[in-house]
Amino acid sequence: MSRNKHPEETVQLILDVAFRLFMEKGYEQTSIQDIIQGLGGLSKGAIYHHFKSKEDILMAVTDRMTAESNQMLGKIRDRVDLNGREKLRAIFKESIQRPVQDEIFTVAPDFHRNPRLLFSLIHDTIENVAPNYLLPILNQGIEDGSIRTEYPEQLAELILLAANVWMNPMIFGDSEEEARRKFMVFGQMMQGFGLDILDEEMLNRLQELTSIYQRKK
Amino acid sequence: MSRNKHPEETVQLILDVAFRLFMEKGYEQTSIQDIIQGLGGLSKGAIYHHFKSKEDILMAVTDRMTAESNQMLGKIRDRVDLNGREKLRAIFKESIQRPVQDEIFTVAPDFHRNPRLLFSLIHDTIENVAPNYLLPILNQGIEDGSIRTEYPEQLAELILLAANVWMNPMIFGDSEEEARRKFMVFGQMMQGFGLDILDEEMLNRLQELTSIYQRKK
DNA sequence: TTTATACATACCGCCCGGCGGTATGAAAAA
DNA sequence: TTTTTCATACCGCCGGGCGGTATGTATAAA
Repeated sequence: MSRNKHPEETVQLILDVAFRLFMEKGYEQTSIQDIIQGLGGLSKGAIYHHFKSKEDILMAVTDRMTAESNQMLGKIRDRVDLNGREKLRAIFKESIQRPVQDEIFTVAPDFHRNPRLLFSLIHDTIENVAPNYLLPILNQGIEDGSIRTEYPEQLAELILLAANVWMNPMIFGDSEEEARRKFMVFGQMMQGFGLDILDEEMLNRLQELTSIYQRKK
Repeated sequence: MSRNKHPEETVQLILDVAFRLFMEKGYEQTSIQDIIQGLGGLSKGAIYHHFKSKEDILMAVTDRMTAESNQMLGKIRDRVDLNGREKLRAIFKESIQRPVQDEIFTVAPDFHRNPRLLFSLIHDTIENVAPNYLLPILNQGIEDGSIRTEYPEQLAELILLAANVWMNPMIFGDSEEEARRKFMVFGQMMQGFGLDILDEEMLNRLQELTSIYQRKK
C-alpha cells in the first residue's frame, strides 16, 4: 500500500477501530493484531508510526471521548446569561441528552471488562471536569447566591462521582427501577446541599439510556 | 525441594508474596516470574497447581483482603444492643480504626497503577458490602425510627461509594486539608439524609491515615 | 535530486499457561 | 508389618502470542 497524503485520516482510522474494540472486548483483551485486522490493509508499522505504545492509543481514545463532552461543558460554563444554579441544571440536562451518549451506548462499553477505562473516566472526572468545569460554576453560584456551600472543590467531586459514575448505567448495569431510585436518592442528596435542579424530564431520559444499555447486554 | 506436608501453607505463601507485589508494583506489572522469585525455591508448577490463572490469584488476594473487614461488619450488623443509627456510627468508627487498615497503608497500594484492584474494591462495595452489611442496618434503622429514607438499597451504595472510594486517601492521594474538606462535605451529605453520625475523633483518624499514606508516597 | 514522511516486514524478548514427568506420603491390601 | 496403589505437590521446559523495535522502501514534498 502506498503512502497516504493525509496521515491524519490514518490516525483517525486507527482510533476508530481501537475505540470500537476497546469498548467491545476491553482494552486488555484487545491485541495490536486485532486492531491491525480492523484496519484493512494497514500494518503494525503504521500503528507504531503514529502511536508510541498501546497505552498511548488508549489515552488518545479516551481523550477523543471526553473532548466533545468537555467542549459542551465549557460552552455552558462560559455563558453569561445564566446564574450558577441554572448552569448546573443545564449541564445535567445536556450530559444525558447529547447524542454522543447514544453512540457510546450503542457500542456498549462493558466497564466490568474495562477497569482501565473506568479508571480513566474517574480520573478525568476528578482531575479535569470537577476543577475546570463544575467548580467555576459552583463558585459563580456561590457569588450570585444561587448555591451555598463551604467546600465547592469537594462538592464538585462528589456530585460528579455520583452522577457520572454511580448513576452511569454502563458501569453498574442498573435496571430502570434501580436507575429511578438512584435518581431519587441523588436528587435528595442535591437538595441536602440546597440544590434543586432535577426534573422529571431528566429522569425519563436517564431511564431511556438505561433501557438502551439493558437491551445491548 | 521436597513436597510440603501442609499445602495450605504454600497457598498462603503464594498469596502473601502476590499481595505484596500487587500492592507495590500493581497487578499488571507483576509477572508470575516475579512471584516465583519471591517464593524461595518454589516453581511455576507449584503456582499453577494451586491457582488456575494469574487472575485467580488476584481474586484470592482481594478475597483475603475483604474477608477480615467483612467479618467486622458482620459482627456489628448482628449486634442486638444497638439501634440502626448506632450501628452505622460503629461501622464508620471501626472501618477507619482497625489496624488492618494500617497494614494496607504500610504496603501502600498505589491505585493509580492498579485499576483492577480499584475495580475489585468498588465491585465488592456495591455487590457485597452494600446489600449484605449496610442495607440490613439501614433497614433496621428505618424500623426503629433512627434512620429515614425511601430507598435504602441505593442510599447504602451511595454512602459506601463516598466513604470507601471517594474519601479513601489511597485512591485520590488527598492532602490532610483535602481529606478534612471531604469529610465535611460527606458529613453534610449524611446530615441531608438525616444521619448525624460523624465526630471529631473520626476526622482525626482519617487525617492520620491520610498523612501516613502521604509519607509513603 | 534530496529529504522527510508514511508506511511494510522481519524479528526480539517476555509472559502466561499447559503439560509430561517426578517425588512423596497416606491409605489399602497382603 | 510390609507392600502396593494412588492421589497430590511440585518441577521445569516449551509453545503461542503479545507488545514493541529495527530496518527497509516507496512516495510526497522541497
